[in-house]
Formats: sequence, C-alpha cells, structure tokens
Amino acid sequence: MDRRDLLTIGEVARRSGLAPSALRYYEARALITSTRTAGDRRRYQRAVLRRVSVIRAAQRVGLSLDDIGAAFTDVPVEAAPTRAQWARMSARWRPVIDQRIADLEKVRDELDGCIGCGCLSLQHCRLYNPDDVLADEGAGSRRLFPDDSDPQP
Amino acid sequence: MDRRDLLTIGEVARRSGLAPSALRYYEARALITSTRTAGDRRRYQRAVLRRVSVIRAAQRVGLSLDDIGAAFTDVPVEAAPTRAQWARMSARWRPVIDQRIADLEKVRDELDGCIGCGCLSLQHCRLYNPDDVLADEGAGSRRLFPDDSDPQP
DNA sequence: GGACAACGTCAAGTGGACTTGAGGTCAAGA
DNA sequence: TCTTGACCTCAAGTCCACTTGACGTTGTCC
Repeated sequence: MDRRDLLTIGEVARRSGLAPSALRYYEARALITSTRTAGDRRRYQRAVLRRVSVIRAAQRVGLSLDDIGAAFTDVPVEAAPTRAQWARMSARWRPVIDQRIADLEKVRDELDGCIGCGCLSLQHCRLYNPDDVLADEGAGSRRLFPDDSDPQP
Repeated sequence: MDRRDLLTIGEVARRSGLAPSALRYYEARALITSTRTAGDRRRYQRAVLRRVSVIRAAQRVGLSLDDIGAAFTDVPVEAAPTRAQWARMSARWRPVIDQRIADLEKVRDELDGCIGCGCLSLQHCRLYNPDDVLADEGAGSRRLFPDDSDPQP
C-alpha cells in the first residue's frame, strides 16, 4: 500500500505483455480495478499483475471473461487473494483444466490411433465414425463449463 | 462413390452435430466440398463426416479455421485421405497438441503450486511473479502455431 | 395440384475480446 | 512557457466463426 508501489497503466502493460487498451477493457468489465491520481490517471497495485496473469492463464484454458469474472467472485479485486480464496478459485478451475487436458489427450490419441491401427479401413476408429464421437461430445459444445444438456439417453 | 452414399446437408448436420449454416460456411471457406444435384442441392460424400470431425477436433485444440485449412493442404477435399496423408496431417498437429497440453499442465501446476507452497508470500511463485511468466509466454501470443516474434532480448 | 419441409442464395446481424481514432488533459523537462 | 509523451474518455471499428432473415426453389406426399 506504499505509494511507491503503485504502477501506471503503462508499467502494467509492459510487465504483463498486454496493451493498455486491454487493461482498460478488463477494468471496464470489472476484472481488475485501479485507484486514480488527482489528475485522474490510473494507478494499479502490484497485485494486479498477478491477477492479469491469472486471467491470461484462464483464457489459455479456454474460459471466457465472463467465466473468469464468475470464478473471481470470491477473490478481492483490490488486494492479493488470501490463501483460502486462492485455494477456492484454484479448486474451481482444477476440474475444468483437467477436463480440457483430457479432451486434448483424446484428440491426440485419436489422431495417433488412426495412424497406428490402420483403421482408415473404416471400422473401429472413433474419428472415422464421428457420429458417435460427436454424439458423445454434445452437439454444440462451445461452452467449457459443462452445463452440458446432452442430447441422448 | 455410390449415389446411395451421398448425404444431404441435413443428414450431415444431424450426424455431425453442426448446423447446416455452419456446413455452408465451411464450404464457403473451402474446408469441405459437395457436389450438387440437378436441382442445385448439396450432396456430400461420407468422407465429409470424418473431415468435419477433424475440423472440430482441431478447433478444440485451439486452431483457427485458417490454420486448419492450412493443415489440410495435403489432404484431398473430395475423398477420404490416404494413410500417408493422414499421417502427415497428424504429425503436423501432434506438436501443437502436445504444446497445448503442456501449457495447460503448467497452468494447473502453477495453480496447485500456489496453494501448496505458500508462495502467496510473494517470493518464488511464477504466477506471483507474472512478469517472467509472461515474458516467457510471449507478449501477444494469441496465435497457436508459433511464429513467435518475441519482443525483447 | 396444393401443402410443406428441406433446401438454395445473399446480406446483414451477433458476441466475444479487444483495438483504433478523435479530441482533450496532465506532468516533467529544456 | 512550451513541448512531449503518457494518459484520459467515448464511440466506433475489427476479426472470427458463425447465425438469422428475407425471399425464392425443389421435391415428395396426400
């Protein structure tokens, strides 16, 4: 909370690798916050670096900013999260990440399997019989947090 | 190549889980092709099911349709790919998938690590020192196939 | 032959995540 | 004091991957 420790938007941008406009955008979406100087310039606490890092990480996992905002509900916008808060958030993301990794591994194995097993002959390969695959996968599964209304018995 | 084996857009849509509009869109982007009946209706070969399955899989991995189109350059649009073509495509995607999985595992471990190691005290955690993390990651790494022009020495 | 669903095209709209541009302000240095 | 660069707001624009809507055609069944 030392004044020395407050960062300008330019500093945060440089250190996080994001454009200032992106930071303003995140702030407009209430994913981060800043205080203002007398002259109305933004000043960020160091904790914001961690927060944007988490945001980017979550995006890599495939979460939308809405999802991320939701996952942040517990986590204070102002300061660094406590260990308990962090643990809760982490626990919430964990299954999503695991699921995502499992999905990718499946894709990889299907790709490999199609080489190794000679299934281009059309019989056993899940990729070659994509009806089933996609039936499993759910018709329009764009969303990541599975509220998954699956289509079939 | 039996006439019996040609599918309507509705059939492909039902079996693939995609909307007909999406299939037309893919066709406009030359990711799939169809023949036409005398009355100008699309008819798809069965192989298209496999192809859209691959497209969806690639999207799950995070590839854009442009990327996917590029990866398909070898693969015939009309018929099922040969084993060699499939192998080439698969080999091309393999590292991307592996990288993506590695990324996610890193995110997961960082998340976990932050709980376990008590690093909220700010010293050792990579997430807590996101400058480094993001410097590693590359400033604006939206693209997946890394042509990665990283920003600094 | 009339109804109806499934299909066709084309233009425009949507949502997410930002970026860009115009026009103005702030603050430090020459 | 003047300049310069970093910053401000707000509206509009962009890109991607589709979807929606308007309007016309095809073909099958009663």
